[in-house]
Amino acid sequence: MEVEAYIGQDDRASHARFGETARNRVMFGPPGRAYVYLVYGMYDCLNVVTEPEGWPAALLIRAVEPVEGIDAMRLDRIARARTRHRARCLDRHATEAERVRRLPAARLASGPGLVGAAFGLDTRWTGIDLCDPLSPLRLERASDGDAATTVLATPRIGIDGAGEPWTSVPWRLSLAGNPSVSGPFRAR
DNA sequence: GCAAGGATATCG
DNA sequence: GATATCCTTGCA
Repeated sequence: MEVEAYIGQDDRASHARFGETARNRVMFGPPGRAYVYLVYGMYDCLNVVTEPEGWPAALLIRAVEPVEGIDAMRLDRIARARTRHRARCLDRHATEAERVRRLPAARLASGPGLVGAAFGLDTRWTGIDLCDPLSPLRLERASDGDAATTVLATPRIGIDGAGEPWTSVPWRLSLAGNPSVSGPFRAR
């Protein structure tokens, strides 16, 4: 598990830094809702709105460790790769499919773009209530010992334009030694 | 190191 | 309306 916090309009790394817009509107609403946005034209990233209404904040889910639906995640990744490569190179898809088949389960959602892909999300999921037990996408209380794991706090990723102190505040939280964490501090 | 890819915020 | 940028990924 790996998350990053984006808190308030002052946070120069947050989508809320320009104030309320059509895209980030849900960040200004009540907490517990999903904010899904598209980055780099191809990756849908999942955020959880966190602070009370009027205070724009969200937690970017950068990585999760799949425990269910692993085969479905693989098949979906392969299917997506097929549509992506169809117009280009045909045997490109064969190598991509093989790579996904060999990928360890822990690496199927080890990055913000991969989390969105693993859950099959797109921007239309924005606004869904993640605290509703009946919601198809929801937060649930952990039943295992995750709470006892060491949590690492490090600077956030991919926000080099934000300036200080935003580029160095340790608002990226990850579980120490967890194989699904992206980038540095991944288990070896 | 860099290309892929599309929405978005900002500027003319 | 054009364009630089973007909370990324996987391969050269």
